[in-house]
Amino acid sequence: MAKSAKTATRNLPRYSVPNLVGTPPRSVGLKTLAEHLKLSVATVSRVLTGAPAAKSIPKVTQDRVFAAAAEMKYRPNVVARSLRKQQSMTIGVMLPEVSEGYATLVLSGVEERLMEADYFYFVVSHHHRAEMIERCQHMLLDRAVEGLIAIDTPLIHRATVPTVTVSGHHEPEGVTNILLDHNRAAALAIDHLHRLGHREIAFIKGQEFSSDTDARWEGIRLAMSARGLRIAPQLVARLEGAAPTHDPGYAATRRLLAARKPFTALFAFNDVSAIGAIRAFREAGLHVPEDVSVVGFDDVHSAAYQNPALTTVRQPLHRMGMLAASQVLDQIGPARLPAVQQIVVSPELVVRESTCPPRAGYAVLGKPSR
Amino acid sequence: MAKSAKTATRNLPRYSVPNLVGTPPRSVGLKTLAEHLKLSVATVSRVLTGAPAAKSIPKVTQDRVFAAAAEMKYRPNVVARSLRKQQSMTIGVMLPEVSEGYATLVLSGVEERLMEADYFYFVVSHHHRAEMIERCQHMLLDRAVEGLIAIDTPLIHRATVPTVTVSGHHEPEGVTNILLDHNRAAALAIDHLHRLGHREIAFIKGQEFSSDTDARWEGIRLAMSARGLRIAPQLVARLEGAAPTHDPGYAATRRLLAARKPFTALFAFNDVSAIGAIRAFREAGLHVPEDVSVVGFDDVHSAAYQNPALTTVRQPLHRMGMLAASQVLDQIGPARLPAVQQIVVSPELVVRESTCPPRAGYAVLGKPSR
DNA sequence: CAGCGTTAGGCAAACGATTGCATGACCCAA
DNA sequence: TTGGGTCATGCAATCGTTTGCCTAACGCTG
Repeated sequence: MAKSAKTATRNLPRYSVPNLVGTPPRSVGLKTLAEHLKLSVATVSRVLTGAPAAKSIPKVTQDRVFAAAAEMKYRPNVVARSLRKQQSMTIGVMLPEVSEGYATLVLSGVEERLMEADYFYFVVSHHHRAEMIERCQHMLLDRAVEGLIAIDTPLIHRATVPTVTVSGHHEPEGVTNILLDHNRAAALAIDHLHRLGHREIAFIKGQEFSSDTDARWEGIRLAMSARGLRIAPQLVARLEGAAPTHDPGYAATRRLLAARKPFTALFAFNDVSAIGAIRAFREAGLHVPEDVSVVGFDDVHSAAYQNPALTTVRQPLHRMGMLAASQVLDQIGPARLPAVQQIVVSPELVVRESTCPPRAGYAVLGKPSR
Repeated sequence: MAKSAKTATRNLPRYSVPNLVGTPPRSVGLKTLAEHLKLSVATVSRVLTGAPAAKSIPKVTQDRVFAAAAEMKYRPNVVARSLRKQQSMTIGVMLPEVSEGYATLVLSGVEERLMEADYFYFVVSHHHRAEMIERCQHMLLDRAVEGLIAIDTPLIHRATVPTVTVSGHHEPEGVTNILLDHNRAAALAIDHLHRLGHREIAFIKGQEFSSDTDARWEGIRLAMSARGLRIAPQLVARLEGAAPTHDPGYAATRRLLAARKPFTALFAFNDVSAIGAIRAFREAGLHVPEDVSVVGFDDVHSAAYQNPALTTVRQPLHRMGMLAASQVLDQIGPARLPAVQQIVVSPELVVRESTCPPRAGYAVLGKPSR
């Protein structure tokens, strides 16, 4: 009893004042600094920020100012500065959720680039709920972000600040969209399977809310018909549910198997669902790639470490993040570059162990290929 | 000339320019609203914020104010508010890097909890560089964050705001530390292997910069000796390099194999390295779990979807993130609860497919077990 | 009717910076 | 001597809120 009470007091951070928990010590401001230097705050500010008017201030004075600032550990109050200059040095990032995989990889690119520019960012996740997207956008604007990056997030309204989307489709005009060349991506995958000899190919389509779904599907249709291949309706399953885990891919694959239409290869919507698919195949007693080949999408870190290592279409996610950040920065920077409409990046096929030629005369479910 | 000079001096954002991308329209402030209502800004502010002084303002007036605010789409300027109230409604999160896995899962918990409280957060990653940690801490404090959450980040100095660490060790006093019961975690894993019949167990230790490394190792030593098992120095490898990928685990395992000291099970530092290890085993022609059992740590989403599915010690990362956020919020909230020293959460063993009894008389490398 | 408590709301000072416009001193040319 | 130009610096407004203190009117009590 006494002990616990003691522990509690002991845990208080102890500033010199009795009960100051969490109260930051009054830090020196421009005012204090100016008084100490016997100069006006204006002058001090100009020197410290290197304002143009500082040119007329003699070097000796400048040095005094810098020295004092360093000595007194002056740190500018960014909130006050933001208010006055009307710029927050902050941008907002919207994404479906903070989780392993896609959005996170893009985010790491965004962060890298922003940090170089001394910009910070807020992250909000909307879990694919449309009304949340609206709300998030508002909240970020309320927070005075200077720009917005929306990752896999369908925007409805154009914001009042420069906005760039990563993998957005049908975006309001004026927003820059960074996207993958989905036609080429599909062509790479289909071509690979086709060359290996696959003809009956199954597909896992993305969730309807995912911005990439339609473009990718279109790419697949093009690629298939260009090679004279037909897409059998029974061989396409759609990811259901918003969970950012492997479950939807697993479930979709089970549906595919239940349809009992033979196929020798599967092209999944992303690596995460491909991994779910592989598990579903294993449980059905099928071997990847001997019985069925699997191609993923994205090339997340763990793809190379799957068993079998995943053949996949790599999306340069980190770079897309950097590009997105660069774009907003360019648009809000002093140059105020106008928004470009879109930036298309190229996919790359990474062949690993989950694909191989189909067994002669054999297709999934043990039925002879037609 | 004169004209351009003039334009330059008033380097105002130019609203009338044709291409309007990103120029925020002058939004209505308290001032405008007050004029429109023929009231003072003070009154309007009090009504809108529900300040105590608003009690003496008659309902009719209040309704008028609310109506006008809604109609004119008034949105308070949070920067100004922050400046005045000296609180930013923002907390700072420090982590090694934004990547798949550990930190991200914790982050998702943090975000969930913060969002409920209308707090936003800044994320900075320091890539394990000590001087970056210092710098990040400073930058966040400069940004007026009200609290700090440090994930797997060794803090050197105590900040002036409430701070909580997730998996921190030897933290400066006054910071709340949220950590796993590593002794129990190790006991769970070792006990599992021991019961299966394993005696020669190899280990992958964490990188030296990882806060969990020491505590976990201590737990392992305890658990091993409690069961009368010896840790052979040749059977412990350390993760090298900061890369948040599977490579270090892969490399460590190869070193283990190169040491040619037989073992029948491996306890890896985390799931990511366990996955790397499994790949190394496969390349060496060994099967998991028949030839060698593997236990991971963390239970990241993909653990259940590995092939074989990973037996692992689950760390409630999401919950730890929520706890961390709750703690800071409690400490900066109106109640100003004092910091508790630490919160210990419990691990859980998840048995899947990567472990099984050792083959009789057989250990890795084909040498007979001693 | 003096005095006081309540009600309804306004004034103006913060918060901590940035910046347009003065100002006063100095120098130099006309 | 006057006028104009550069130098070195200061004054004070501004960014959009919040909030301590003030006032003026009203109603009530003794």
